[in-house]
Amino acid sequence: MNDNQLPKVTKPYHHGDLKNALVLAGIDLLETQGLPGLSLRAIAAAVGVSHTAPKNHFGSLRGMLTAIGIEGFHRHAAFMRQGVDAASGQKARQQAAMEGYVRFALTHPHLFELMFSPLYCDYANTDLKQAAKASYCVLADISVGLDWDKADAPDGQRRTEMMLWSLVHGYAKLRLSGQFSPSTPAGAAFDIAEITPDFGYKDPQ
Amino acid sequence: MNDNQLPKVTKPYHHGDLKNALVLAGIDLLETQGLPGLSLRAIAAAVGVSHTAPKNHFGSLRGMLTAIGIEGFHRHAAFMRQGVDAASGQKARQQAAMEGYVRFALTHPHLFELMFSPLYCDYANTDLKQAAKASYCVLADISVGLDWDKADAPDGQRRTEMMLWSLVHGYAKLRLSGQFSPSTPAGAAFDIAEITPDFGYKDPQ
DNA sequence: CACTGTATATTTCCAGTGTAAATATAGATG
DNA sequence: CATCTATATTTACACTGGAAATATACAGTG
Repeated sequence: MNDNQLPKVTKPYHHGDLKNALVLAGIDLLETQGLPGLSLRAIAAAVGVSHTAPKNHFGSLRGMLTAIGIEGFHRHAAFMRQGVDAASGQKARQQAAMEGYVRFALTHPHLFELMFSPLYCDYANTDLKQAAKASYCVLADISVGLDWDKADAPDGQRRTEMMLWSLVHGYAKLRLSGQFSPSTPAGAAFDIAEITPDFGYKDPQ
Repeated sequence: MNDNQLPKVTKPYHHGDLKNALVLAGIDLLETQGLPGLSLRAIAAAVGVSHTAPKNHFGSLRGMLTAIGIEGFHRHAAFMRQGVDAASGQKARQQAAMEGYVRFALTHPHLFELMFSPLYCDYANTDLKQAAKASYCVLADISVGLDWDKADAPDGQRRTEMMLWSLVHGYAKLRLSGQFSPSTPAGAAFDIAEITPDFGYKDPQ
């Protein structure tokens, strides 16, 4: 988006790095036009190549969208991680992760929708699975030591992670689909913390 | 799907009740073919009318899908309500509602996906809002009296409802998008109760 | 019954989509 | 240089949702 303008240092292939350019253009289109405006032809046109060029790199529309979803997960994880790293203390880190999760969703609604829709993304894709797991791991990390009634089960740690993920994901999705609007003043800023139980920690730090 | 075969008692209009027939055919197609196979032309063909017939009743594809979503919410609410009515005691009723929510989603994944996707359903539609609210009310009902640390806030009741809804909805969505598969043995039956905190009740019954 | 109005449904056409197959291009390799 | 191969284009096709004009048949009125 910023280099290979005038210098034209190297142009290894016909375009250079079409694969990345297509993904970036796709995300750009997604953020501006929304999902309905995201077509292979529109993405190709934005980069300035023929409408069948994406197929060489992604195989199909689904492959292209999956690649966009992967990039989305990378950004999602990075965004959360950034907030977590800036916080100190278990409680603050937990809150930062959860708030980051929701804030990313609300800031990039279309990308978030694409990332979590099996209709667009191919969850059998290895890279996507790995990228999604990286996002999950941020939540998993901050859930270590969280204390509640199900934490002592044999699979307590997994339950804790799934509980937090479900809570935060459901909240984000329901807000995005406008389901909370009627019961909320009017698109008012409502924080995930306001509906998160105040869990204790087994080993307070 | 079952009557007006031989008797042909009355045929008030050209078709009789095309609007309902289209919705039912749409749901049928949705369950069998999934969302990608759900086109206006396919629905119309299933009923045996021209491909522009749906437009007279729903205006557009979005209108048609919204109507399907409304029917979905009706069934969703009825399914949950059925489980709640069969249970006795606050705890059992809570569990029945939440389990019903998830079970409906897992049993009708495509319909559930459509119901909660702003891409397909028009959430400005009055009937849809009302139908969605009916589903929400089932959760709201069973959340009355639930005791936790945020229940004493001025908007405690609303927080409780949103918390439960987020938890159950997120769990359903994440399961549907296959996100839990890697951390779960293998599509194993995992119950929402296993990640639901054991809340108390203010006024145990 | 005949006449008219109106809701319902069809026909025809169009711009747009994803995809497949054949072809062209240009860097890499010998 | 010649050849190979990854990259990109051209062309064609089946399919989609939607617009507009037309046909159909019921409802209401004389």
